[in-house]
Amino acid sequence: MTADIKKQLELLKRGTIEIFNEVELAEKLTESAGANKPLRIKLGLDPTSPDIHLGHTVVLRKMRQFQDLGHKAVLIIGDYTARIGDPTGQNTTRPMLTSEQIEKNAKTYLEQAGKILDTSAHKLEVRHNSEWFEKLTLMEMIQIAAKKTVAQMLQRDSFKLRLENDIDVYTHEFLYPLMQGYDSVVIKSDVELGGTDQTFNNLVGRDIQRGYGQKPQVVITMPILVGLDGKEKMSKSKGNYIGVTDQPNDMFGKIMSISDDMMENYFTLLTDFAGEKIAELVNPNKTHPKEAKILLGKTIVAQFYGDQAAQLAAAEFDNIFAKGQLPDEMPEIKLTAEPVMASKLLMSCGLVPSGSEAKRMVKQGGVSVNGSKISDPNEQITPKDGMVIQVGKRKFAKIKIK
RNA sequence: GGGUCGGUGCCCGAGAGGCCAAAGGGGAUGGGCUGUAAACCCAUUGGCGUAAGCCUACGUUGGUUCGACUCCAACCCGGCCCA
Repeated sequence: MTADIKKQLELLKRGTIEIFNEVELAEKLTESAGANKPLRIKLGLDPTSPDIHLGHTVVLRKMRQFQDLGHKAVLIIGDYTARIGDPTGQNTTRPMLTSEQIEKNAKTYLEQAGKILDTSAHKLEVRHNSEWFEKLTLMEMIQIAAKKTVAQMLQRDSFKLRLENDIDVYTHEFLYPLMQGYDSVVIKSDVELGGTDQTFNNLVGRDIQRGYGQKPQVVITMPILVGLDGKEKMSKSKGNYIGVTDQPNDMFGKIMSISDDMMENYFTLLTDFAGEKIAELVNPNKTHPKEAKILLGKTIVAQFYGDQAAQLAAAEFDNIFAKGQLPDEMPEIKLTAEPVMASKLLMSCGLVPSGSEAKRMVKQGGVSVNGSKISDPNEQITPKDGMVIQVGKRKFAKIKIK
């Protein structure tokens, strides 16, 4: 192995959980370099939700590294699979999507993924799996299914656990891994990326590829990013996520709210800092945790909005939360100068969802008007131009008389 | 198909005719402490109403009752056991 390949390998290993397997990856890299032929790096996207968050970017960033090393990203939009429903069978609320919705989601998804990936034509290929699955015959599907045994399928934890706990496993669920594996065959993937939750599916791809006489893909799994709550994986439905379209101030604020012990994880998975540097940053004896977190926030915001926006977001944060000042911008609410009850006022400003909630907030001392707390929800307030209403620490509204 | 158990607020879960907007926990939110970190402490956690109070809610639809989350019937959905 040449020194260059060694270096590449080291970079690519960073932040991964497992590589199946490293020797094959080194071979593929060497071959690719020798033949001057880019590797095809596969990533399957689930177009059931239009927004992507930092959790998705962990894998996308790994993909970007491959691109930067000259390889080709092949994104597969699972439009066919998405139409069937939820593969885990656990999420019963997930609605079946129409092809229009899927297409719309896929489009937004790609736009957002473009913030991480290199989208130039020779570095990125986007495919929809309906392209081949719509034409697939039952006989062909059976042949695919014949590549794996039931016992092999049952190795998958989520199947095994559900069987043990008498939770339904539907027959069609066996088809998903097979179909994903067939995707790899069609696009001739060299490497497939995915979260650890996809390990099984992606490994099935290796077997299916072998069954079709292809050299099996290398499977690289990335950690699942923990959400803001520090417990569960980052996901939209849990509300513990940072969206890539979140505004700089929000994004920064959310990062500041993560707990200290999550910083190392976020630094490793979401930034390019070297390992030693990160070790220094997360060591409270060397760096004040708050300073480290500010750096983390700035770095991440800068990835999406540039350095200047990141600086501004950090400054704004400092103003509001450290110095207790007002934000530069807040929603402006047009009202007439008629006196209204405080609870009604909060409603009109959109600061609370209901009158009862407004009363609660006032009683709990969470509401201030022009900086001074109010204590009576029934107090009459006459709106004035420029009057600032604050609820809790982060909800503001400014009144404009019409 | 038969038997059996169950479906309660954001989630889990207690309640078994009035004292139930429904214990307890989790989560969330507000306040305190801080670095909008964690931990911790206090409080709040259906809607409307200044208030007294009213309305809506315990799978669905009907019924019994002065009164039903609690009893009855049918139906829908789920678990388990048997076939």
